[in-house]
Amino acid sequence: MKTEIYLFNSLTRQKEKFFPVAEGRVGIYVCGPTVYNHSHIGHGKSYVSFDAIVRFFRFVGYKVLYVQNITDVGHLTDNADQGDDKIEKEAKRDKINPMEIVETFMRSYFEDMDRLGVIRPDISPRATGHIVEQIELTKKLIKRGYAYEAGGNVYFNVSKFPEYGRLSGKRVEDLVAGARIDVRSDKKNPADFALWKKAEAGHIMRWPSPWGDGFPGWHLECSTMSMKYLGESFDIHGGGLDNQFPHHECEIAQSEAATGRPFVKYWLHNNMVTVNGTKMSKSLGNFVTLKDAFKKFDPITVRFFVLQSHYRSPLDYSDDAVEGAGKGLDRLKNVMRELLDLAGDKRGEVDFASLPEEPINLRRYYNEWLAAMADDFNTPGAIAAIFEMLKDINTSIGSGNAMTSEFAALTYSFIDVLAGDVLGILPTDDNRSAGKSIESDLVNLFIGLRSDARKGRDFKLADSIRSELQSMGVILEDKKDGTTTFKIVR
RNA sequence: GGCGACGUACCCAAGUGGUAAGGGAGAGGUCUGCAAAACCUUUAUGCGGCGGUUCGAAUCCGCCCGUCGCCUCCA
Repeated sequence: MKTEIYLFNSLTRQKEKFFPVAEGRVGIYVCGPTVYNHSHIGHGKSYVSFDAIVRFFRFVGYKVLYVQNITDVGHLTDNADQGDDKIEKEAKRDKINPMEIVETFMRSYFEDMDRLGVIRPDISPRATGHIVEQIELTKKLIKRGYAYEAGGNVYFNVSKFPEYGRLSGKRVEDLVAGARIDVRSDKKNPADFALWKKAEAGHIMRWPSPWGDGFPGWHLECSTMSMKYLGESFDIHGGGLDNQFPHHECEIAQSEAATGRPFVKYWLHNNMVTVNGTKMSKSLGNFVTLKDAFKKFDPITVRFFVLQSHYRSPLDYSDDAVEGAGKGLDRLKNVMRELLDLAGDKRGEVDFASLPEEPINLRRYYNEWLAAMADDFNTPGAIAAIFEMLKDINTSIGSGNAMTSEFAALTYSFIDVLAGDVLGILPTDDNRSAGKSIESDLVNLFIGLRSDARKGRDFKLADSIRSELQSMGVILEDKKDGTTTFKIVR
């Protein structure tokens, strides 16, 4: 029997119990980036959030198929009808092929996500690789009477789809009333949106179609690719709140009009990132790329910072806030190192069905963690449960009646699953196996020299060794039993 | 103008009817040659303001103030 998961469905604006379309499986599609620039901290929040959600579904036993697109064509800088393709704009400026821009920033994106500990999606389909399918979907919509061609453009006729506006809570009348005057006259209704766009002379990224050379409209790729890999009706569609309208609204219209079936069961939207209280924008100069952030902070610290707030809450990025998160995370790492020392060579197998309650009540902390995660992926709550446990563990270790190596090993593995495997906030293998390297032998050599100096009460020399090591990023810690351990920071 | 969120201590942030999680920072203490780490104590009679419903509200309702987002490309 699986854990019951509740999630906030944007479509109904309330928390709902999760029932998969197919027993034991979860199909999830998340809107990916348009690769024309380096990813910023907002992408970080979005994809870290969904990464944690996917990891949690897998943890409770679902077989997850996670699809996230790469948009490598089609978005315009201005509005739906004017302006340049963002990718082409960059390409023209640098006088290179648009696909070079795409490759450069797609690699940059995956590199940043890897560093954030984001597990790669199972499928990362690209829009340009699915032009044929997009044309097919457009043809189908025309055939079914939901779309019309006008001068090489194809538009979706919003008036044919009464449900339009349900997701975003908008009404077509309001949209039309408040809309800017549409300069183009070939639309039947200003709210209609493009499925296929005619390529003007000089437009580089173009494909032949029944309506002449052109390129797909903005929303079409997500409908096409999500249904291709997940089926016409699937479980979860995620994305940033800023995409709720018009993007997701249009996806629903296109998809349901084409298939006559419900498109997505649960819509999940993550909230936005602000920097020092205001939205990121290039004009304000407060645009923080992930690569910028990683210069100041460990990527896992950035991840931890993101997960310390709820995915549906806005997140305000500031150096102070991330720094504070990093110090908190150090506590977790310290405890893990202590447990590893106590565990020695032993490794614990975690049986979540029968967790011990003594000397540390692992069962209780697990239940708290699980309840938080199952309640709309409340990662801050889950982290709080882990930190309560840390205090408990520290007290136990410090009390003298040290826990057995078996229990330390079990506890280590236990935290490794909750914080490491699911939340992804523990450093991965390389950092944790300090092991027997020439580096650690050398540090131990200095520890020995310092120990001799201390025995001779030459504290000046002892402190000098310690501070020299510290300046190299090696922190020494004298234990009660007279031994000295070290940790390497940064 | 329309739609929608949010406002919890010095900072970050959970909590959606039963009497304020967690992290950072600060203060005092234990331990230590000194540090570091850790632990203990402490820091919101109050959750933007004013009313209302209730035995009881941060949590529900109304009004006001403030911030943010969407309505146009955006995670």
